[in-house]
Amino acid sequence: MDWKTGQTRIMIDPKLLRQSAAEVAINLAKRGYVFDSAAYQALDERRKTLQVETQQLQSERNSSSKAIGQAKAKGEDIAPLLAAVDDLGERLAKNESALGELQQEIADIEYDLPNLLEDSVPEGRSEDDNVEIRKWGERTDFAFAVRDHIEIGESLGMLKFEAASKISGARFTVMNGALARLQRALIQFMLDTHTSEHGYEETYVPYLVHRHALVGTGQLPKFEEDLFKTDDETPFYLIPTAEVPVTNLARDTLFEADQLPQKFVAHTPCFRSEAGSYGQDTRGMIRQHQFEKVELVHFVAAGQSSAALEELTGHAELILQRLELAYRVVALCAGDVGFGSAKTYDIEVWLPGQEKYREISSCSTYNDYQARRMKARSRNPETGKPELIHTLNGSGVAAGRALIAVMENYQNEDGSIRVPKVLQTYMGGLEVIK
RNA sequence: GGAGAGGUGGCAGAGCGGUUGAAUGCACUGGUCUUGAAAACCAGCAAGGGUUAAUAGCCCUUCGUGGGUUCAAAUCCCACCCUCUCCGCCA
Repeated sequence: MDWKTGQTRIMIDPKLLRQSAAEVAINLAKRGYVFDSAAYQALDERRKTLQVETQQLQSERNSSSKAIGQAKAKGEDIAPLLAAVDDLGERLAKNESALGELQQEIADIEYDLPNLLEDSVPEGRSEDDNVEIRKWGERTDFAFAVRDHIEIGESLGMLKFEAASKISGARFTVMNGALARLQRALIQFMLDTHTSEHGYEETYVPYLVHRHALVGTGQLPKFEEDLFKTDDETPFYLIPTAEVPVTNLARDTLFEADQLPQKFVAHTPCFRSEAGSYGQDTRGMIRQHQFEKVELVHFVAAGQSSAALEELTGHAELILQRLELAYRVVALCAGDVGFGSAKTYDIEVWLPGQEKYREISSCSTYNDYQARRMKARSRNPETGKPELIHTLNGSGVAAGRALIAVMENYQNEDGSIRVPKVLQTYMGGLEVIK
């Protein structure tokens, strides 16, 4: 917290933290996060004392200065007044810097706090404890030996990992011809569906962002190692998801009540360093440094976010339904919910090549966590006072993984791929890729 | 890349060392007037923090961000970020 402005950059309501530190600790413990509420409160007590003292000195300085100004205006001798404030500045500076240090100490703790979980988040420590909410569609049944997307793509000559590694090393892909077009078709289909049927506004955003944008959405300061950045003096970061630029559209904004909700959809590439995921999904297109994604973002008034999360998740699901891909929706358990999220649904699509459901979308409500960091507010029509908005986002859906799902689920015995009905118009009427 | 101008309340826009947290206009809220509405007129109207039972008072902080000068900074100095104009280069 910045003591001068009182502005906090943490994600949990600072008042709640001070008044109900123990309750906060209980909530965070569900994630497996240990928050020493007693130590925090002790620090905060010291802060209060010091702050009152400092403000008292500031008040003295202000009234003295005012008196000097008035005396000067009347042409009186100000020398005795100046003498009276002689050491005030020094005492004040001392107090201010002590308070600043203490505030920094508190801020370091606050920065490290993940968001509060909603009550409906299931308990659990790892992804094994996630709870399946619903399933849709039949897993594809094959009368022949199933191939994974790598085999299918390489034998078609349209998916080239070696070519990519010559240029950029591991975790990149080169695609050609109908397969490259199929990914574009998926993206177009998703954008069209969300804009024309779900009321989203299509948005084009920068792929390079400044640091503060990432602090706003919560990737920073904690997850620096997951991101690519330039080595400029003021570096640009490559976006790990469109969530970052799109959500930051609400930064420093005070919405009028009738301007909400707002829904945006954007297609962007996403760049992730995938540090710490060595050995995971090293083959194929599942986990890349660069992938395409269509992202959905909602800005809603406080109190509307639970309904919005269900709505947003449904929008992502419809894409898979139209593509006739089997999937399931799981509620992430407390230990698996992301740092800034209050509640998350993952949508997992059936991949025959892996004989597994794999994540293709992650839909989260952040409640006021991101809004607090971004200073995104709306005017409460009843009180006339600004209050933090709620932000949500979800993939609708990840295009690279959707491409894998189509390749594997729509494969034929001869190695060709049928084009899903809803994509054929985007493929110039093509029905089979061979 | 070079040269200049600028960043002030929800918005527009004054102020350029001292009763300025900030003129004015728009928007918004309440009132007068009106059958109702509009117009006109009157009044109110920034945010965050501390203290507190309090959304009452009182106090602190905030004029892009961070430093500095000063008894005193929106106003002066430095750095950075951002915006605009012109020149160069370029898809």
